[in-house]
Amino acid sequence: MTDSPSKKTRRLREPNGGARKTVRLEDVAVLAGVSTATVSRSINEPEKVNAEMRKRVLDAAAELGWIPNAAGRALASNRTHIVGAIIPTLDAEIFARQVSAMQSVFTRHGYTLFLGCSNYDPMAGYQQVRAMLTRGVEALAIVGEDHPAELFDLLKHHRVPYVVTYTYRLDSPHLCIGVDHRKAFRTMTRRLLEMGHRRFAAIFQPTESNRRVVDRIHGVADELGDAGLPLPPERLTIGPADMDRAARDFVELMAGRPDERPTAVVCGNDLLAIGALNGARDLGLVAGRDFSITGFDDLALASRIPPGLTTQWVDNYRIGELAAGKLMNMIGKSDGPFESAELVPELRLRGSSGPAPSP
Amino acid sequence: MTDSPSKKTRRLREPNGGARKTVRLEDVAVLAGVSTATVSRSINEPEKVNAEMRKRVLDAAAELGWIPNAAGRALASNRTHIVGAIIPTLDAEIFARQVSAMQSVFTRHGYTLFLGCSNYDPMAGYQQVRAMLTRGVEALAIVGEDHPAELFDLLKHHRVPYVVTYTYRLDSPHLCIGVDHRKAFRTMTRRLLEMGHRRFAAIFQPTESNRRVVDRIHGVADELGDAGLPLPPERLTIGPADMDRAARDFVELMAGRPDERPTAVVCGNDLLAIGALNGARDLGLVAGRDFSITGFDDLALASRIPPGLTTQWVDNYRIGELAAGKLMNMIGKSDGPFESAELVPELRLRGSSGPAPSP
DNA sequence: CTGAAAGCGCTTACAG
DNA sequence: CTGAAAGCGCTTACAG
Repeated sequence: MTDSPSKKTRRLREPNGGARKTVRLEDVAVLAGVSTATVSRSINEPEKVNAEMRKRVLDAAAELGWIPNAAGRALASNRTHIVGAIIPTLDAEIFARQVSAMQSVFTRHGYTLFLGCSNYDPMAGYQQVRAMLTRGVEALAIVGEDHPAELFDLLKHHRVPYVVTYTYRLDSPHLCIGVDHRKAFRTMTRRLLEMGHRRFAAIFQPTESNRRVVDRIHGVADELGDAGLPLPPERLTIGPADMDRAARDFVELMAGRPDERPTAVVCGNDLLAIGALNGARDLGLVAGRDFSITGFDDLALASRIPPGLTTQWVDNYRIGELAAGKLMNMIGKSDGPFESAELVPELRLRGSSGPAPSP
Repeated sequence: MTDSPSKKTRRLREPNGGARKTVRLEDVAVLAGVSTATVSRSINEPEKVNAEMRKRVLDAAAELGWIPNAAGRALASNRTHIVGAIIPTLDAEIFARQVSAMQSVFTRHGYTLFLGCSNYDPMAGYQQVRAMLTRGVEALAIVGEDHPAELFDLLKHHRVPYVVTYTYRLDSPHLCIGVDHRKAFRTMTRRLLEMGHRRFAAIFQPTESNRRVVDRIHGVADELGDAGLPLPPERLTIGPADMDRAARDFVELMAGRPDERPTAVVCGNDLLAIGALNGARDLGLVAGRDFSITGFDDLALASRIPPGLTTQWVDNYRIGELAAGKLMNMIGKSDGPFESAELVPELRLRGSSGPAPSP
């Protein structure tokens, strides 16, 4: 068995007790009595290596407790096996679920996830993308389209494949995996119209840097417009996505005479709807009887809060899986074609909505 | 201005239109007419470089759109500027908040976060740590102590500083930043005893690979024991952390005669308590009057659900900040001393708890 | 303050 | 199937 010492003598070989040095691939090669090329192949292309030799390598690696150095690998192979994801915030279970799903897909493929949060700040998102390019991400998932053009330019310039998640729009310039939010809110509004509602109000979260919210509002307005019912500005409140604020807005919206005030309140998400329900309780109004109210997301809570919140559920785990799967396919394949995928939310009718009260 | 071409001619310099190559530090050096060392210093140690020269470098970098390659940097400097965090799951807002906080601290220090989820599987956590060592994390935050000894051995062997978060125990072998869960549940139980409760029940989540839950249960049992009140096994239910299951368990626990059934129900967290409240509604029992119930976490919902849930709030954002700050201090400094930090949860008394019912 | 040059730990044509 | 050797893109003693 050849046991010629490696050419470069290193601190590793110091007499005894010298500062322990990191174990490198070369050390494994020496112990196994093979070349570094063979060690590398034993790990990355095992089928190309003689079985006995491979075993010797693996044993040596285990004995030395060798842990490969990803930076070395990345530099030599020009592959980092890193992919990035940028979400607005971790404090929303919808995005957390997408990330969970992506994690599990990426892990299965031997990829590691770099996570960035933009906190709904477009420039922060841009900085994150720069940082990720530095890290050499091979692909990127990013929530929504509300990002500076420079961000997408950067991605294209560096040939990093990416997908936009959560949002789906037919005329989007990006590969999208998500929901058509405008359509979703048209659907919900239509349902309420069919229940006989004619006086609508809406409680929404902030629209800045969040086209999804804009689309949702348009969905409501479009559907009402088609029915010849405008949504007057004073019946649409926009403010912090906060339960207490929603409760206050609800109380205010319901201030008028019973035969004039809204009978249907479309909320931008479940949190706002649940907040509004608290406001209703204070007024002594019963959801599903005195008025109807709807949300979006179907949080765990939505079905548990009496009388149950009518809302729409989006399979965000699936979005994450699809996005990650698509990215794995796109890496290395500049061809395509790769197609967007629309996920249709599931309408979940519960007690909070019902026929419009008589008059 | 010296403009000698770099020695290695590369595809970059191909006549025209050749496949565009990545811009490297060397390209910046050539354009700026300086050595690679100067480019490197202009970025990493700007104060050591003549201002005019630095400007030339920065301009050249901007003109070429150079994005540094982290793998090259890591390999040359033996510093990756990556730190890892391992949490059980992203689907819990407490961990998501810790991660958010760490992200922002790390970003501020020029570090990037690798996130791993163990899904409460100790071996998965171990694999994540191995992957992170491959990536060269310089430090690691990990939720809880419930991990295989090999995991911590690996960290020590590779001299990677780490902190355990969320949990704090005086006699823990690890640097901890978190809560003494046993003490927290003793406190809660004592409070209920002071309100006159004598018949207790408890609804908890699974204990496996989760010492925190074990500690919480012990906290209840210890405090009751000190008061001469055992917690009989049939009054302690353990099962999935699921609202419906908590509701069912609650109904079952309350099946006995009014003068025999529990008057105080301590739940392992808010989710279980809110589920149990749903069960109470079905039974026509009013929390705070007919019985008392408590949670843990103080989810956004806890204060909004009538009559308000008595619970304990933990500043998980602070835990993340402290953990990240500590890790930033530990990197490079093998000395110390570094101390654990205990965060005491804030007891939040709300309507769901009250004096024990008369008989 | 600046530069020439070695080297970080891997992978991968290339040759055998 | 295996090995010798060049090279990936940076940083950093070292010398001036």
